[in-house]
Amino acid sequence: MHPHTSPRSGTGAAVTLEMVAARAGVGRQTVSNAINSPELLRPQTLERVRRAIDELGYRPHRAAQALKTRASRLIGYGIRSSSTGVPTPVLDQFLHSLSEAADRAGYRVVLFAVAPGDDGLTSYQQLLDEHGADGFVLSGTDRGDPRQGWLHERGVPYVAFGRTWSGRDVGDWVDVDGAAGTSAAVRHLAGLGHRRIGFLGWPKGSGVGDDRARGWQEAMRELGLPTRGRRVESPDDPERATGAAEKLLDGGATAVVAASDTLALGWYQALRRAGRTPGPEAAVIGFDDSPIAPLLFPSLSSLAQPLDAVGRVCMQLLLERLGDRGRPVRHVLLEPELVLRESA
Amino acid sequence: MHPHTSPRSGTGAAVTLEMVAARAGVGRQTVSNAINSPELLRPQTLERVRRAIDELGYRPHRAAQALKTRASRLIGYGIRSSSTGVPTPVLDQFLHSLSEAADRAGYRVVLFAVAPGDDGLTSYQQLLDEHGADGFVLSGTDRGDPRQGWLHERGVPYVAFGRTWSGRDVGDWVDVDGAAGTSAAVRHLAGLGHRRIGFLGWPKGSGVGDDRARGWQEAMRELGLPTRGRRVESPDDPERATGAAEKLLDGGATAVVAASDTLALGWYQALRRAGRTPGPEAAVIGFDDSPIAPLLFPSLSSLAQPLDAVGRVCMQLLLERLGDRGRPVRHVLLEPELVLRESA
DNA sequence: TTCTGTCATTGGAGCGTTCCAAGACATTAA
DNA sequence: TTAATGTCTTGGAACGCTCCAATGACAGAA
Repeated sequence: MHPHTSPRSGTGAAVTLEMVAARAGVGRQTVSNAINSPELLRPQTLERVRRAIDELGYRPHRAAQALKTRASRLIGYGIRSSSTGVPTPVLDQFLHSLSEAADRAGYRVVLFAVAPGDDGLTSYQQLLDEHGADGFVLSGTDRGDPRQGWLHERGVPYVAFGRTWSGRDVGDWVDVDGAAGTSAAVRHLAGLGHRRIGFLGWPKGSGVGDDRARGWQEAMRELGLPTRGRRVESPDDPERATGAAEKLLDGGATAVVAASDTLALGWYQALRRAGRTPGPEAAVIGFDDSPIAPLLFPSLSSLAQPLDAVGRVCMQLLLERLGDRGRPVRHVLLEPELVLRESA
Repeated sequence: MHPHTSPRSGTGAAVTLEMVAARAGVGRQTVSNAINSPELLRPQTLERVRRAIDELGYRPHRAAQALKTRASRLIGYGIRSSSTGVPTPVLDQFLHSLSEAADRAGYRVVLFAVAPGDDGLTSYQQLLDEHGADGFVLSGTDRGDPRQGWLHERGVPYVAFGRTWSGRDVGDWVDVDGAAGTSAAVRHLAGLGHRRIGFLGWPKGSGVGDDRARGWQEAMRELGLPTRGRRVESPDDPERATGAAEKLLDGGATAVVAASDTLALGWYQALRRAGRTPGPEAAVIGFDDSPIAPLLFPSLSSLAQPLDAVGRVCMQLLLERLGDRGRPVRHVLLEPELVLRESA
């Protein structure tokens, strides 16, 4: 920007508003305005102040801003204790786009460990009391998750990645349209000529799983294909999924849509035991496009969650809510993308 | 704690030191001391103040503390832009234990997006200028990574997950002892009776890869086993790894240690083409214990990085350094754990 | 020339905390 | 009784910022 001058040449010497003001020959407040309300300054003054800011490499002290404005410009994201269950493998990319979107708006994501006790609400309480976050992003929301209700009652801005499957639907959320994904998978398989398309799903009762099953069901119905006996269930474990997949195979299914890549592996194994291999004659489409999908032989077609977009939209909704707490609740459903590989 | 009284009964009414002081009938500073230097108070006063704190549910305002003490109690963790390569799949668990350890010490992890340009150093500069972090945790440090040197020059506390493979070794780091892992794998395979144990590695030149190769080499030598012609290379891609694995197979190898689970997949596929399957006659041990390992048929034995411990130790070293910037540099090597499954 | 209104700029005050130097009080020595 | 000593407690000041009300400059109208 200023090739002739090196901003922040010194070590970590703290530059303050006052120093910039002195350099530019203006008052303290004028510098503040140059940053926050530039339209208040005369163009000539603005230019002078901006140059001083650049030359000194000034950046507002976040704690001072936070203290005065009563806003930390920090977004809390609680990660559950590792002891309780497996960590979500998707977290990674989601966190990434989340914090990228936050950065663009001058916010940042702050992580905090959620204590297992008390449903972890005390961790949220604590961050709130400390004024350590202006809002929250939730993920992994289950049925009966108390967090939404709790935050809503207190008027705390938040956005959830994942629908509120249980009763009251308060608050903003962003989710992936699982039904749309499995529908698209069915249509793709039907387009390849398949008619006996099975569904390999999780046991009924989970919001996400039932949603994915519904998409298969609806698409089958629309295409006039029978669904009876074509839907089997298994926990998310390749061994047990193999048994379920064998039932589909015995029933004559030539293609399968699975609720997860792990379940899709059951189809792989069931075929292998029968001396066959996934492909045009025995297609399968998984869900989540996990890292294993491209590594399998043959590689697995799968429905990829648009995690980049989810993170971006989550942050967008949250920032909107921070700007206007009274605005109506918004829900956003994003479509997963069918990533085609050898298995279908 | 206080079953008879409900802390924070009200909504988000901000409780300050002054309010606690009034309630306890003491001066403002006394409450501050009760929290930061309890030994200064008379036990009786301390008790009274503590009760008031509990009753009001008081927590210090972090921004105010930060402003006064010139310490944000925030640890920066930069995530690289997604555009550059795949996100590291291990990040997840690492971040988890990192922020858990931070929480225990009253710190928190703040994420920031690292802009691709300028090697991302401007992102670190910015956070520093804003006083938005007291120190940093780095990961994914490559050869020639400028961050360590840059932070060191400025006297900024940091800890790297990953050795500084290149020249000057300034600053603390924690790493996983890849050589120890592959050595253990070799010894395990030798214990099973294998003599012709190959190594399926990455092309030479990467610090991590060469380290893992070295462990194999050394263990083979110690056991008096020949290594000539038993080491092949491939990029981290299952297709190409298959070709490399076939060379090992042609050379008569009965077991393989792979530098990654992805490479181990090459062995799976090479065997499959030969009508065989991994197991006692054709063992393989991967590295990283990625999510695919337990899902494969047969399941893959692998060396698991102790990411929980890595995160914990990283934070510990960083906190020590924050407490005493002059203390000598520390390096910690943690051993990976051999997770045995069907493939070995 | 004086007045009025508009616009650009300014210093005081305060956000909630901790540092510091000093105050209150009790205890013991002179 | 007074002074000296020590322990415990306290209010003023400051961290760096933004809000607010007020100031000064300056044009046009009276």
